[in-house]
Amino acid sequence: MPRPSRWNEIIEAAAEAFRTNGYAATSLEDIASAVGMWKGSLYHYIDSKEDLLFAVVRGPAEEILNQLRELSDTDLPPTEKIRRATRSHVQILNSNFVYASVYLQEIAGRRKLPEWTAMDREYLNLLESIVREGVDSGEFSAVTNPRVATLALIGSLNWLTHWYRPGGSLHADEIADQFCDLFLGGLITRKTKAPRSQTVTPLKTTKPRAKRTA
Amino acid sequence: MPRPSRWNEIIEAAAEAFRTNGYAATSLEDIASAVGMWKGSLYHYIDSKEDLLFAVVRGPAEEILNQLRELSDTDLPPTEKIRRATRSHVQILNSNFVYASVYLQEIAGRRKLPEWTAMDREYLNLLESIVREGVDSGEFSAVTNPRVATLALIGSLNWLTHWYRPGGSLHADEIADQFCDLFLGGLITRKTKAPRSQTVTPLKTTKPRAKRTA
DNA sequence: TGCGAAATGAAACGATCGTTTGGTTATCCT
DNA sequence: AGGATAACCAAACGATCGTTTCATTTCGCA
Repeated sequence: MPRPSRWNEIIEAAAEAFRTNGYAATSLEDIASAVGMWKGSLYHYIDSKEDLLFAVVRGPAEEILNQLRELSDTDLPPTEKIRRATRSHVQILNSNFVYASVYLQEIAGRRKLPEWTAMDREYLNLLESIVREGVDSGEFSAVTNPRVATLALIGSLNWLTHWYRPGGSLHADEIADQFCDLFLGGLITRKTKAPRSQTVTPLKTTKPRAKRTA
Repeated sequence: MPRPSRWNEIIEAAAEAFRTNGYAATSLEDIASAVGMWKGSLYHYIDSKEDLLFAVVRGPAEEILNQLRELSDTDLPPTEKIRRATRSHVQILNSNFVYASVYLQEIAGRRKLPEWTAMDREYLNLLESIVREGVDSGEFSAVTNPRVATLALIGSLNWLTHWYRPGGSLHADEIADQFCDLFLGGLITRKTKAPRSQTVTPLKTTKPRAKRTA
């Protein structure tokens, strides 16, 4: 029976523990016992506890940013860009749920390491640029500050880690579309319909996890 | 010179430390040295470290819920209820910024203590009821799942702790109105205007902090 | 003024944590 | 087969943490 790479087991155990108890409240013994080894043996794979945190978090953080970069390079109409960016964000949150939750709880906000804040800022700026495109083309209303609108959307998306669970009754794509309908069309009833998206041509699909050889 | 209550100093120092470093990563010595005393002396005011966390967090948590309870009892139109609830949420986040940030980072999500989850659920349900009122009256479109729309709004509001800072260039009320315009009217340009709010008759105003006598 | 309680100082304790060390077993390659 | 290296065991260390204990100072008030 070919056992999967031990490194993946360690990262998954670390991610699960970090998400439920938080990084600081998780001991290396928690992680070690979850994978069935002594805490000292973890140091055959890592140099410090923080290595585990960064390894957990790096994959989805880079993936979500890269997908938005690719999308920004297209010349789809802003409405469609917003819809695809939202779908991409939700899908990565869905398929990397534990890892992404750890990122949002432990990296975004607290630790001010320049590497991560630069990624956060670039993501925000790319999304805001899409909103600005829509305002400039007249497609979006100009009453709302583009940066505030962007931060509102990001907040809604990232708050998913507080209530969404993969495999629940609501599919990831449904939630993404609901968010889009809300942000694009608003709550209030209108006669002129907000354009709903048709069949989706996915930009790319990427796969769960990272690698490592000690 | 009449020194303010020592208990307030302790809570404020604890809140500031919890917010920047997180609860688990904050030591009692951090807090003690911030107020100029020995960590053991803190136990004249508390029974355990967790007491500090709950004391920091209880005030705004109860206040934000109570304000939404009062608002729900009125019979304002749903649009105006949403606007006032949003303003109230942002204002409490603004005037109790550090305390509320600690709540969102340390209580909501992690700790599953029934007391707090009950408050979270009630807040969510009250806000969702307002959205449902709007859908039932035809004021709001029925295309968006009310619960999803409510969670989207709450997510935008609570994400404020990640980027808003009291005293910054954007006033709290401006942000609240921007959020409302966005959630009610949507991004997409429309001919029929979303109703903007007039002068506000405040429901109540409450004051910063709690008390305690050891 | 003096007394009792509140407030703080100062030190210590036991537990736990991240990390190190040195040895033992398993696995892979030629 | 055998040697190198990866993988893991087992124990220990030093630091730090939350908490306790007891002594000392400060303060309100009769």
